[in-house]
Amino acid sequence: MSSADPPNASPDAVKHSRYTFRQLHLLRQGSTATPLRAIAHIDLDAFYAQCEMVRLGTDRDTPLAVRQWDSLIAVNYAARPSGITRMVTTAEARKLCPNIILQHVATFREGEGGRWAYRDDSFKNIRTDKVSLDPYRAESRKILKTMKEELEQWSSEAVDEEIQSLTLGLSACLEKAGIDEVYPELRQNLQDDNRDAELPPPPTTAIPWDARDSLIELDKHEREEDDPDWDDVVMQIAAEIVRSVRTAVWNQLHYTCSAGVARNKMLAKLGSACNKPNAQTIVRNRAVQFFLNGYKFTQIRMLGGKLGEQITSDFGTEQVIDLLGIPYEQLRAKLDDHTATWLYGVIRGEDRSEVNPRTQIKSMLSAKSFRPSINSVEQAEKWLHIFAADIYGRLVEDGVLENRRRPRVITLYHRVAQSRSRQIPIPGSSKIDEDLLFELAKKLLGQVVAEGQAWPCSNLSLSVSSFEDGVSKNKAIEGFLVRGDQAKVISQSTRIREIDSTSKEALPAEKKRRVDGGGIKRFFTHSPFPGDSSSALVGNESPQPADQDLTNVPSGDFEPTLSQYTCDRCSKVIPEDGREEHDDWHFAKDLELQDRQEAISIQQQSQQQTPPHSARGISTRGRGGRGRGKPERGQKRLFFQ
DNA sequence: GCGCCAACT
DNA sequence: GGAGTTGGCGC
Repeated sequence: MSSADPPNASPDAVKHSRYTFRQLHLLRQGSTATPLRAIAHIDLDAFYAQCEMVRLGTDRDTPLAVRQWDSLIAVNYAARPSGITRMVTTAEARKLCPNIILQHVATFREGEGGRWAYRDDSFKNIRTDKVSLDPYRAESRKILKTMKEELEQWSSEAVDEEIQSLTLGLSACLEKAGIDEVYPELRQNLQDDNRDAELPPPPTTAIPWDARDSLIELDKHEREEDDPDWDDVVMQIAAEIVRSVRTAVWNQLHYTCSAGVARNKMLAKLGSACNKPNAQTIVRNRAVQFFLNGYKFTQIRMLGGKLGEQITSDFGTEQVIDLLGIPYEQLRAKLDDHTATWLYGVIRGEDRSEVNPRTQIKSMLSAKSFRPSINSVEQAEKWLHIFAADIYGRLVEDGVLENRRRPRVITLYHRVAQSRSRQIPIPGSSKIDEDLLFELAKKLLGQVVAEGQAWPCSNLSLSVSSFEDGVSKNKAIEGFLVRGDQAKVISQSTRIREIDSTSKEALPAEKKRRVDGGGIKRFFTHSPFPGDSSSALVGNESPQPADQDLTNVPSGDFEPTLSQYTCDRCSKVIPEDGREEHDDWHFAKDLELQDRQEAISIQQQSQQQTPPHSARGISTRGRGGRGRGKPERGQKRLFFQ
């Protein structure tokens, strides 16, 4: 908490914010360019270790590490004071901490198909077992779901996510979370000529930071006593949202995580690592340079590898602060233009990279390294069976059975001296199953062997990639086409994702708000402003006219309730109050697919006489459409209940 | 299409 | 540091 009582509240009433209406407007649009943007990076603490703690029901202060053969791949925070790190062997770990739990990862075993299991003897079976990370993927999905649900309490915007570390795009979310409801002075309708006017100062002289947040100290020439500006307000709201997400993950699933909140991804990421475990760190804009000065630039994203090494040798330092003294021209003398420009900005806290709004996996790989190497096709094919089973299982989770998604390419990697890879298309007409994957892998192996020098092989892996979306049932397209007017508009747009988010604008305003008594509201007494949130700050520069029309998508009979339902199209469990937007998502997807299928069928008809939907699509073959938690991969059910 | 790099546990 | 994954970029 900064000191509460400001010297003189406001003798100087003409003071302005450093920010303009335009910049606030950019925030609303999710622009990466506005200094009012806030990004959070949420990172699970020693994730694999926590998964095992939850699964085994051990408590916070029982030392535990996750073992893979004779090494450790994750060490929980209770074990770290003993000096245990990931670089320690299991024997050393036991010596350092006799009571540590060393839990081996789950494995697949030769001859047991695609079923992984936790086994007491897996560490002795490096020759026949293959590591499975499925349990962690499953936990990861649960956590992501919890985070999303919590964020939906704050906003109707889509959540952007990564897998184990989660970057949340909060800019639009923040705005929706109430900034222009709590601060009506920002709701002024603007003409073109005053978008560059300064904002009024925020109606406060101290930000109500949560005492549990770690605030990075301000830059040298900044003072805590100075009045805050809108960027500080935005950060505080972001911090509050992040805290609620972290709390939800803890309450519902018992995972702790750490978070960084800052104006961009790079700073948020660095911030999230500052106070681990289980804490959040705020890097205010006025604290950025002080924050970065203490770092080696090799800790900044993209500089951890060869590029960082090269820069270190070019300039004889690893310190950000030393690099700050080097003029741009000298950076450019050693680095290519793009890199020099990026580096110059990044050490000054500038990073405009976007949060990628993506959740779907792009490839799946199953791999094994051999020590000792293997020397025959027979040996290799045993592993191909395991790889095929592993990948197939994951494809099922991803919705191949329901034709939700399917990969188009399969690749075999093979290493003797150097690594090589061979890939072939997965025939679009075929049903993907374990056998097909195995047969394709075998064919690829055949190619590799035919080229010679295939043995001794030290590494083999199989992956599928180039996923495409499919449909599960037919009903949707016609059903949704009743909304014919919108259909015309949408089908002309090529960017489905924009449709996805803008269509949500039509949701009722009540849903977007959650201003509880304790948070922002306690400080500012203006009452919320229900209703037309869409008109407030939207200027004249809307870039996608087609999208604007989508705000007319009818919102139908929206019923606020806390219950959930299972989408009959994709089997996802959706909170009831997210039904509308979920349906809209399918609607947009269907149109996209329809367009594509039309294109394909036209193409096909002109080439040969193949009926458009003959081969694949639409079938719900298999276990009567039960999407998840199928008994044959049922071990999952036993753990993590 | 393939190789390479970076990141993470 | 090794093993197992994922994603992105460049040619």
